[in-house]
Amino acid sequence: MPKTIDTAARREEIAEALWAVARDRGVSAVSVRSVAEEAGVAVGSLRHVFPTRAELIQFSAELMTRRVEERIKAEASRPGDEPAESALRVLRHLLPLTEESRAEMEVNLALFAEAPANPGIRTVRDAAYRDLREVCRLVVRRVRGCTSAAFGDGPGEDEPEARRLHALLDGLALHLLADDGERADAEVLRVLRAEIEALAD
Amino acid sequence: MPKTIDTAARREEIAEALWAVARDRGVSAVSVRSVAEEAGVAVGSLRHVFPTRAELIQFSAELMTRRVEERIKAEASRPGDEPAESALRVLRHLLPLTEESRAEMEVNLALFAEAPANPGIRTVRDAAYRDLREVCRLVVRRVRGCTSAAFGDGPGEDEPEARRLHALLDGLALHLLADDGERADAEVLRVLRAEIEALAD
DNA sequence: AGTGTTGTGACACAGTTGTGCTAGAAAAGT
DNA sequence: ACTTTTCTAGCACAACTGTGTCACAACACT
Repeated sequence: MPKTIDTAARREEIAEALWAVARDRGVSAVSVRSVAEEAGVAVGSLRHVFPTRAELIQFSAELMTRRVEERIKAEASRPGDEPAESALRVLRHLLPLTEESRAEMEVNLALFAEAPANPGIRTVRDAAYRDLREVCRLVVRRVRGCTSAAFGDGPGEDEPEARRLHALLDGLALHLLADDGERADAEVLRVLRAEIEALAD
Repeated sequence: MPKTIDTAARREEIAEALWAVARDRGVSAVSVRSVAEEAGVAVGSLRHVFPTRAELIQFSAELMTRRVEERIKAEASRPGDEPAESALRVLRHLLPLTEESRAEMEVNLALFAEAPANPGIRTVRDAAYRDLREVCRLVVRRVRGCTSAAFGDGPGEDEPEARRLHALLDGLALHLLADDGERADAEVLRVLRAEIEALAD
């Protein structure tokens, strides 16, 4: 048997190269060639792992949401101190507050925007949407003391609050992209903190 | 003097063609040629009015925000009945609830996402951001009874509430793009109504 | 009717795009 | 050492991109 590379790892490297291209030169600059160059591989090698452009794009989008999800899950499963504080710590990870997560968010938005035209992206987006809503549900229940329906993951009676938190979160994230600077960061965090405190009644 | 066409009108027609292309085939399908064909004019004619692609894109973005702004202004200047009801009526116009405004929002988002790479779009986006924030400020003051600082348009003490309303609004709009259907529409409106009522204390 | 400006449409050109194809390099098995 | 399969790297092609150029049609004026 011949030489074998770690296909999964290679795919992730290339996906990260795609993010870099999208971040630095805009989504419209994402092409098989530009991504391959950024990743430091030949186009042929890239196409060995992603036979077609659509697969490349879709995988990159999937990986992005998966990374965010892992980050959230890791933070959420930490030993819970005060619920409100813990909630804020979790939700912070969904805001573009660092240079890295800012770039991430920009790519995320760009892919999101491309969804109407790309069915593959669309399913990724929809899954991410549902997952984030679920995170919001959990946070809402946790903050509200909430022994209610302890593990019914379905859309319980906290649904309006979850929807609201979800929307607020995405809205704040969006605004941090347009309105950068430390002042905006601080104000956004204040709004988020207030929302969580209001949730606890 | 030779034949003269209504340049302004022609530009708007072409911009609308751009929206249609972006909506139906995605932003990546927007090219001088595709837009010209959609508008039913020759590339040369298009380029007579938009010498370069960048100008075409930028104008289309500007026109979009201008249209929304006009719609809002028209609604806001209607004789004010109950403040809360009036506020809801105004803010509805910022949500993609109709097929038309949904397409509008999709294009808006796509252009928004392209901003990091395109300085021209960026200034349009920033202006739209500021304007919408101002609308939110006015709504907040109006709903809160609010004789306070009657015409200070600066960021008064209601700033956190305005920022929050603004974020919530954009978040809800974003979600309506991913989560269509009448149920989502109704729930989003409920969340918005609740926010306005909470604002009035 | 003539004239000069404005709008139109076509062509060309250099660059980029995605993808098909193929020849060779690399390495794990015998 | 040989074979076999994976991987790499490049070429080629047709389609598309933005833009420069230019001849011509259309029309408002004198």
